[in-house]
Amino acid sequence: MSASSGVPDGRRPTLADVAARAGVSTALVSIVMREAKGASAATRERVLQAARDIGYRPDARARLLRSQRSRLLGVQFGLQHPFHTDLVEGLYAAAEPAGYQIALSAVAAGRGEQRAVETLLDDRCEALILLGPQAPAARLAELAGQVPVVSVARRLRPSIPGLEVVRTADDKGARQAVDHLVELGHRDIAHIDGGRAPGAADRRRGYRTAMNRHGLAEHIRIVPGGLTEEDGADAARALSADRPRPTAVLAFNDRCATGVLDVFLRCGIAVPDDISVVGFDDSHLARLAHIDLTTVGQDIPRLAQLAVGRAIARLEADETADETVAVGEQVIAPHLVVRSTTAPPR
Amino acid sequence: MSASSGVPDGRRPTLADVAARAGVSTALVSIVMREAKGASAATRERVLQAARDIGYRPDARARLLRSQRSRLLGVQFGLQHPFHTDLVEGLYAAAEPAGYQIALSAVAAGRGEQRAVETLLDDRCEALILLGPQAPAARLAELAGQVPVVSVARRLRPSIPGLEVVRTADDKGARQAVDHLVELGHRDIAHIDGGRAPGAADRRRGYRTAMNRHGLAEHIRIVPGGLTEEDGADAARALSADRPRPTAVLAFNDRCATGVLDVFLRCGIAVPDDISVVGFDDSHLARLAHIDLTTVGQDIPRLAQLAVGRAIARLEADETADETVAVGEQVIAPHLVVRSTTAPPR
DNA sequence: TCGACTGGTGCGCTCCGGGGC
DNA sequence: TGCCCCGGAGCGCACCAGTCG
Repeated sequence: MSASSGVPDGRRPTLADVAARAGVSTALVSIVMREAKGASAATRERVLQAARDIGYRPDARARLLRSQRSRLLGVQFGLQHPFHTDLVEGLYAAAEPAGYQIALSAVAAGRGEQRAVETLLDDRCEALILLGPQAPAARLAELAGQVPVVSVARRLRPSIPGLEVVRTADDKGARQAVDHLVELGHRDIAHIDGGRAPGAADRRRGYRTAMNRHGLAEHIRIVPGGLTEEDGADAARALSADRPRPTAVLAFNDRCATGVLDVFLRCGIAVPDDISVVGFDDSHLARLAHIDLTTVGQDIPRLAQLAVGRAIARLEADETADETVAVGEQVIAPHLVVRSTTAPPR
Repeated sequence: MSASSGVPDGRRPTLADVAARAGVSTALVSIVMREAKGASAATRERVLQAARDIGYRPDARARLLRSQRSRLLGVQFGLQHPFHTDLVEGLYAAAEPAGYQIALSAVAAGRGEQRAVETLLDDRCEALILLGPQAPAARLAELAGQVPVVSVARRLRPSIPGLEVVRTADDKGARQAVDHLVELGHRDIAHIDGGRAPGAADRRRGYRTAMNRHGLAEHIRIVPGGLTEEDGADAARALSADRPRPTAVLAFNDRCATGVLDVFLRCGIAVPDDISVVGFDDSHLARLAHIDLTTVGQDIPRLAQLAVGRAIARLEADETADETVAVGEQVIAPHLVVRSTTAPPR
């Protein structure tokens, strides 16, 4: 058998095993393991040594079961979204120093948001951080009734109790993109939108507003898209057949923009000479030098930091029965990152 | 407060709450919730209704604490590795139908493998599935002494007890790549290696063997690389200054190859006209039409399926004290995927 | 009085032994 | 003899109320 250490049978060592070996009570071992006060330095060392000897590890589940707080933040994210994995990295960085743990639950092919959230809840996460959730607002409101929920990168009515929103000013981002393109001399600027994806409505609106403001109302052209490369590719195929063809395209996000680049490349439409392309997110993807996408950057570390901060604030507020911390919504400014997929029209 | 349902105070409903409401014992509710036999259809419905009424959800942690089995598979993966996220998708698909849960733990900036594994162990995972682990073999052996460990995509001595290996025949993959390039007419083929990364040694060896077999021993050129885009970029910069410049490059993996493509692009070295590039993995990245990388494909669904299968086999074997299931190593054949980054030299 | 330590209880659940029709 | 159902013990731990110098 693969029992390596300490306890006779294959069992995993427990507090009691350590206690027996150190010749103290389980309560004392608990004190030592939690680094609580109430043990002398000498005993502390003796207990620690005994724990090391038999390879003891506290059982996180039992620990959480007993202590009312779990200090666990459940995170739902899209496995294949570079923007999400970038965010997750930031969430870890923000949560662990604050003494909170992150429980990940991925949304992937064959594993929807419903299932992702359920496993998080079953694991007794104290709060949920949802990255770009697509569930109906009603469902999120229902969730928020059970546990504090932070929605990242999706706008929602801030009035929903228990629900915090951390997001980028998507409309402003779209406006920045349009401004940049207009400044380069473009007038015929199309937008490939994200449909019902989080942020899509605001980006669409920002695009419209900016176009109007530049007196380009008659050039407004919104092509149905989505958040994957495939969606971008479909839209690009439609666009490339259009006459007149736009001289610039603002895609819903970086993945979508990548799909657009692909199709143009294959059609012999040069970027940025024949057409300029702008993405959204500034995820790892956009930074790949081979793609080198001009894009609207979201401040990912900041979003992550705020998301964790809001979740924790919520929890500590619940603890003190103090509801005044309700902020509801944090909106972060985006910033345009100019790379090589935009240029003046010719 | 945000208590939405059922139980008076903010508490999360428990078995006892459901039992009280349905007028039965907690034991019976447990039976119903587990879908075990021992309850009449009528009571079952009544209990279920009560559970729905108060919004009851079983506490996974308490459940696992009590039942000796946790049916939890801990997965360590690299957040930013497309190959890993692809694998994770496959792991979910393989585990859930088999009645096992997946607990994810990411390796990211500021969060090393050690930490990733520790949280998995603390959560009482029954087995560990490590994607491309970089830890020393001794450390993995130690881990395998505590719990069944499956190493995916990293070769290890199969004789380590408790350790299963599921991997691609990396040497064969490298050979396929070289064969392809030679067939196209290349002779001066360089290899950007992965250093100490999982699989790197085998790919390097496969490359060497293939070159020798084709009588190209004097053209063997191994450039230090790594598994990120940055590593690839560094190597490409070195290569592009070399005289004579190779006419083809086999990169350690897709990410590395992407970095190579970037640098060549910026240097005005045309791919595949001036130089051919081959990646490894066939992750999402390689399939992006804009990258459209010729690459050595790993059979990701198969690897995932096998990893889960081996872990489970291990567990069920431990259960019956039957050690004959020890297989140790499963090696899967790779297959070349030809896309647009390879062509005859000119 | 205070620091060092312990016994006992219960977190939410599973499961065994047993009882009633 | 079934099938339904219940009481109660205990998983590994945290934490309270104590006891002892």
